[in-house]
Amino acid sequence: MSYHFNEIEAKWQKYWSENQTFKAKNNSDLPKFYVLDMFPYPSGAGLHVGHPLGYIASDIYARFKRHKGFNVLHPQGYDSFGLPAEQYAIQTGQHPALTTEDNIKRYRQQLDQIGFSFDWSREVRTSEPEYYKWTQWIFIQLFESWYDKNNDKASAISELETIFSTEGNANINAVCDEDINNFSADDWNAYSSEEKQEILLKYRLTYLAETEVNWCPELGTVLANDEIVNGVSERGGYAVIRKKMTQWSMRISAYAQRLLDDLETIDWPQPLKDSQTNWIGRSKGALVKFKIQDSEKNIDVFTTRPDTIFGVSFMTLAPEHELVHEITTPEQKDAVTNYIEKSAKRSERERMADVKTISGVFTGAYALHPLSGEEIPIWIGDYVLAGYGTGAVMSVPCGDQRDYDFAKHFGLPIPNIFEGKDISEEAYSEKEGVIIANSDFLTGLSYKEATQKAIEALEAINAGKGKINYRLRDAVFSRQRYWGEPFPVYYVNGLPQMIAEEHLPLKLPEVEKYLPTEEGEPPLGRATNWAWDTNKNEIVSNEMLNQVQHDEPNKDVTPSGVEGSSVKGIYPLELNTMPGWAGSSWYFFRYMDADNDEHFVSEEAQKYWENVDLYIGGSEHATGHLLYSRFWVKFLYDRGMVTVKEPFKKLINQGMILGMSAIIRRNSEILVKKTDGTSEIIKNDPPVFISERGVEANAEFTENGKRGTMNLSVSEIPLIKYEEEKEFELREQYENLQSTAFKYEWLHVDVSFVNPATREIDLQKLKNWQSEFGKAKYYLTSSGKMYAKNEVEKMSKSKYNVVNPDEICSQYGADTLRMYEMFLGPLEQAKPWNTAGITGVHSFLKKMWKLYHNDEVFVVSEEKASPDSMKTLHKTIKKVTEDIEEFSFNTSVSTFMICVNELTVQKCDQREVLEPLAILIAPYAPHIAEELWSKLGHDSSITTAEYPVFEESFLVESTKQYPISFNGKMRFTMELSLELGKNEIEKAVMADERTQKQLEGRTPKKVIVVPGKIVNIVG
RNA sequence: GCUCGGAUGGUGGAAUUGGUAGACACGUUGGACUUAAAAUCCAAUGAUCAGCAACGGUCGUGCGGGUUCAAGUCCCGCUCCGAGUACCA
Repeated sequence: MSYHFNEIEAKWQKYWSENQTFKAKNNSDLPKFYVLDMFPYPSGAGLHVGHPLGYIASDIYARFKRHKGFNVLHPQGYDSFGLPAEQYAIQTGQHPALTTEDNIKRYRQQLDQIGFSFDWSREVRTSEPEYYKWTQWIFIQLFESWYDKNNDKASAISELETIFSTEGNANINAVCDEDINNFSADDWNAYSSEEKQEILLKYRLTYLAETEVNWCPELGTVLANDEIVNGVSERGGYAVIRKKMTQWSMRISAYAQRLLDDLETIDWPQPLKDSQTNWIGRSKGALVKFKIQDSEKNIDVFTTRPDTIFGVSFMTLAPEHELVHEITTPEQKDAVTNYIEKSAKRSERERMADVKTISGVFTGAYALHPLSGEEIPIWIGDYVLAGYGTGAVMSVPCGDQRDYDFAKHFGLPIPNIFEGKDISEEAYSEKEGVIIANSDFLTGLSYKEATQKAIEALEAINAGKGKINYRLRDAVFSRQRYWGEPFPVYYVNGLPQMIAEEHLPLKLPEVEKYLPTEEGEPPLGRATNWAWDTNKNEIVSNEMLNQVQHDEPNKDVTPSGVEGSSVKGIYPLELNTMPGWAGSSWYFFRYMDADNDEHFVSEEAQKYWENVDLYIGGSEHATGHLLYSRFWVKFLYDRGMVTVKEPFKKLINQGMILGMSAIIRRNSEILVKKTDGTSEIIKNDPPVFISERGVEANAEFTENGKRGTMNLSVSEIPLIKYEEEKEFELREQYENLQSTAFKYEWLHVDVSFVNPATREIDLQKLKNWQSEFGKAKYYLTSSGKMYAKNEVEKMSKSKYNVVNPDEICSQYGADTLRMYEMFLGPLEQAKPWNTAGITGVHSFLKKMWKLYHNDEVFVVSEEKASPDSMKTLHKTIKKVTEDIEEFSFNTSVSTFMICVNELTVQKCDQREVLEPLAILIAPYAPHIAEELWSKLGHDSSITTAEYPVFEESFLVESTKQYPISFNGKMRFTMELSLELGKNEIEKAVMADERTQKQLEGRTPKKVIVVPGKIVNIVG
């Protein structure tokens, strides 16, 4: 009976599904274990071989834990809101929900065929109203909370109101907006309800605020940084300006320190912790207040070097700084306004890229040095970022290279305040080993002492204080998109009100197009039914908005607006939707209790499962999902909604599986410069494709394991040939042509057209493939061939390099795929996909199958196994168990191979060995293991079979092959009893004739004997 | 620039944490079976020198030093590659 993997795999997949083998119970006497994968975004391209890598690893672990007697929760779901479905909807008009549904079906089918042990009864989809109801609910909880710095936790906003009404805000120590004035209880009580709401909004953990965004007026939309090229929109080339827009934000900055501190409590890879640490970017320094001359106003700056305060020779503000207009003198007004306009036109990215150009302008105003009282000119410069610190710096040119460059450029003074340091060429920015000079009372002090003294001095005159600053900014939570969670928010007189919990979910409305409106509103602005009726508590038609008169609607609104709002009417709903990370920031709780429609997770279920014990996913989420999730969990913990402070106890990053893509060069534009100074762009239509070969004269390649070189003569360089011919042609056309410049671009083509060894393209297939390639002209090598460039990169539909697991499953089976993906190399490492070694893994499984069969018939003997076989088995148990616990799956696959090879040689057919072996391999190759298990006479699944226990006694050896080395070089081995002591070993070794031969009569200087390990003779 | 990670045969990768470098697999070569192919099995396979023979010699883990009886592994100084991040005051 040979190994019919297709039948076996289909049979057991059906069995698992029918028997709900992997359904987890929410109560059990067994200890719990929660294994989770980062849930996928169901893209149209389907699952490629890179996706399952992490899933296979976590599945092995989950199955291992079941054998070890744990109640395992191993769920899966879909992060189903997102941009690709929306883009597709814009192009085709198809509703994203339908596309998403189709994609999910395909994903599920692909996942099922790999044999994962997911508990599908707990599946979640972030785009389902039953799910996003709770995302909206959490949003409301954030809105209903503020951050109390005294207790260092989030608290209910109602508490804050109580405090305000009894003692004002004098004693409040909160993380909040900066522009809050002090008020007393009487003030508060006298405020109108609208004023109260405005104030409270500045304290809430999710709040509306003006945020600077990249706005494209022509397209009527906000653009992300990467959608802007050279200051214009990538699509259409329209101007992009930085603009302030009102957006929902999350006050994640309140949690900066806790997010940093608690990294120590979780078992995550160090690089990932490092990148979160850098992202949070804590820096210690001081806030210093500079008085503006002839003004009541101050400029606050943040500095990490208060010790250099006497080195300040000017100040620089970000162009967006709020005081700029106010302080600018009339003479400088034009220059300043000009500069601000110019810098507003530059995108943030452009500004960052262009670090070398120094620009700035003097405001005409002066500040007063808080300690010396000197006049300090105030400049603006775009090297100062509005978003970091206070958007203003005290410039110390001798100690900071940027300040130094700025000072040099504009001829500002560069006073030296460092003892014995040369600053004639560049700033001296080292902190250690400096002695401060020319600095009044700081002179002669070290960096450390001076820093402390300076802060004390500033605090004494109320001109500054020690401060810790974080790079982490509050997260913008609004997106001008359709396919996302609607905010449960309506507006009364411009102030946001929450829809009460019992009326959730607020379902996404239908729209006729998924584009922004002509007025520049987000797609939800197109919805005709998108107004909230507070009488009926339901969505009504927008038309109703105009029909209902609101008589002083703000008058009686309760501050929070959630419960008992007495203002009844029809109000507009929020038009933005939530970002992609909303739904993924809490989904791990939902799996614990996926069908609960009373709570986002029940208290019992959460207390039982706590949090995720093992989380596997890509490191690209280091500063996104993994940070936001931690933030939300901490918030939920503060408000008593969950009992854990962290979502994921242990995290493993699986490396990406890369694909080989083929790219070819084409020329579509030529810039023609003419002698009269004008120029013209010629469009090459159809474009011309130029073979890549010939750039290097000798190209190395590997073919069937053999290396070779390919020699190409210069005459074969098609690029030069093309340019020469084309230029000749153009000279005939243009009499006044001066020079030509060819613009090339690289295009991805289907990898299956390219011979991986020679990189030669099958030109006929290419031409038949897409109309563009059919119409194009080709410049081939002199041998008439077209070559592509190979590149190893991320698998993606647009690069035509996606390898689906489906073919592998049908050709070799899921068990082979699972083991092969593990065998490829260490889990964390990125590696290119290649199927070269897959036959090795497949024949291993066939070989293992044969161990249990004799001439096509299943045979196991009940006799006692040989000591050799028992030793092989127990060696394997030991190694595989250790490997799983260390997530070293590639080496455990090798161990299985060694084990089967040895047992085959031993002709082992005893149940005593073969039954435990089936359990050992079950996590890796569950289908074949189930089949063998049932043939071994078991009528239930192998899933919960007890994991074999390693027994040292089978491995005990009496002798060892000692390596005998001379001066550290191993010359031969000797079999010696392990019972021998040092001296006896030395005696035996010295007595051996081979030793004497090596020594050639010399007497060894020293003999090192490490019993059980090695003998080294030094001579 | 800064932070982190890496470099081992023709290839993917092992190496008990300082103790026989190259496990396991692919590929390649030779052989067996077969009319033939596929499949399967057996043997060889780091480079190099020598040779009738072998438990032969030399070199060998990116480069240069060092510590040690012993270094892929530890220390110092580089080179190259990859990832993240960046005018962060």
